[in-house]
Amino acid sequence: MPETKKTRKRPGRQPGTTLTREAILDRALELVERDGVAALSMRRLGEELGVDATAFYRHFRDKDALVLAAYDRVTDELADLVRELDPSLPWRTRLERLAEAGWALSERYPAMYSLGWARITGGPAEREIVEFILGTLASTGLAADRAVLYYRTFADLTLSLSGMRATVAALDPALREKDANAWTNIYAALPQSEYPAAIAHAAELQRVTETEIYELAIQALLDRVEREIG
Amino acid sequence: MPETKKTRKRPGRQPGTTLTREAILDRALELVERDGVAALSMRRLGEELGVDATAFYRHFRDKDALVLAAYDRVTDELADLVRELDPSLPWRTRLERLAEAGWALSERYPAMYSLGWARITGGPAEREIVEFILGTLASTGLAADRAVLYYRTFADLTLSLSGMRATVAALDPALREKDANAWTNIYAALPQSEYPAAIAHAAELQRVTETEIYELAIQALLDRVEREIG
DNA sequence: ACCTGAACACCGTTCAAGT
DNA sequence: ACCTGAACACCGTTCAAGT
Repeated sequence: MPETKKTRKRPGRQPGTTLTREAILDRALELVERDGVAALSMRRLGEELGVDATAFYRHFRDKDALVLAAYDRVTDELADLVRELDPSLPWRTRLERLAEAGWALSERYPAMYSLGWARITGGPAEREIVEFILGTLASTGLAADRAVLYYRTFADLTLSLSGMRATVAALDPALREKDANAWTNIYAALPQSEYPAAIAHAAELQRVTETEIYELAIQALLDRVEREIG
Repeated sequence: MPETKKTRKRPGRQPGTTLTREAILDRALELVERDGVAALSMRRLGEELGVDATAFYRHFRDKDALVLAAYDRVTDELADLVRELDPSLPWRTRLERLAEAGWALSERYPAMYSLGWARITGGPAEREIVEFILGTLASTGLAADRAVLYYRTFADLTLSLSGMRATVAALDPALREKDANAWTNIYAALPQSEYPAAIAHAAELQRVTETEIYELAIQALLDRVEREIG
């Protein structure tokens, strides 16, 4: 029986496909911000780059390593700011600028930020930012234990508040709406007698912005540092 | 041809399986804290309760609704504390107690907390806590817009810092180790000339605890409220 | 050295079929 | 009214087979 010439399986490397780490990370970042966290799958990323989903395992140990590397790329932008900051600025101004830039970053890359903010990449960008904050606080004359405590509090505060914002922003549209409605429904259907404070402040509650909250928290912390320096 | 009596498919409700909302949530909470966030799948939960994975769709719209309901159950414990708090305590003490209890909750249910902290459930427990914080701040004589701003900042701060801790605690053991090693490697392999501040504070950095950080952030905010009250 | 594609062990969810 | 089980459209990851 003559072998009918069916289209044979031909696994193997195709010509013209040269994957680089940089190209993968660029596309991953673009994909996740465009189509959301759930869209960042190996198969979708493979379609995007014209390769099989399993090709990435030659460049990253697993998906987590890929995501962390992409997040580190985002953090690079913060490290750039740190490098360019005028060293003659007062310590408080320097930290305020950093906090502001971190917030802006979480607004520019909500999806990626929501995936990485609670993780430690150990990358060079991260190290530079640690050195900057610690160096700035130490320059005020703060004792080592206090400088370290304020550094960690500043870092955790900025990361977690930006992270919260990014996480909410990166939620599936359907879930975001669900949560938004929950707020509206709370203040619409509240029994007056049981929730007097919530009712009395309903109008003001609608006006508060996330940015105000972030700034207040940072200022409260920096005030405390300033008072301790004396 | 006589039909051989093979074991026939017999879909349908089995006797003795009566699923309740409460039983589902109890088991979901137990499962997720015991085996981790990744273990909370409809199929695993089905095995746990001796029912098919699809049975839950008669009780919850989708998995997100199930998770949110389980998270609301955790929040109930905070509402209990709020209800039992002595109303004659100073406003600052009341808020400190709440902050402390929220932190403890994120330690007791890290997995569930990590799934819910950034979400708004709109449940009764949540409403009670909102009313408590807002009422406490308003009782200090703060203007409505300031009371609301401080309420939101207090809520976001406690939620996001506890959420960060819970998220890290609920990370896959393999990832947690990876991140922990990242820290160690940073301070072990740092070139002395480029990272003087990090090197100088390496010993102190190992000593800071998450709880200290949380308390400092809360105190900084409450100090600011106190100064504004005058 | 690097990529393919089948395969494995999973997911959430829908829906007709049962009791 | 409520549950089952097949089915669908997905996942991350491994590994032998290709170039």
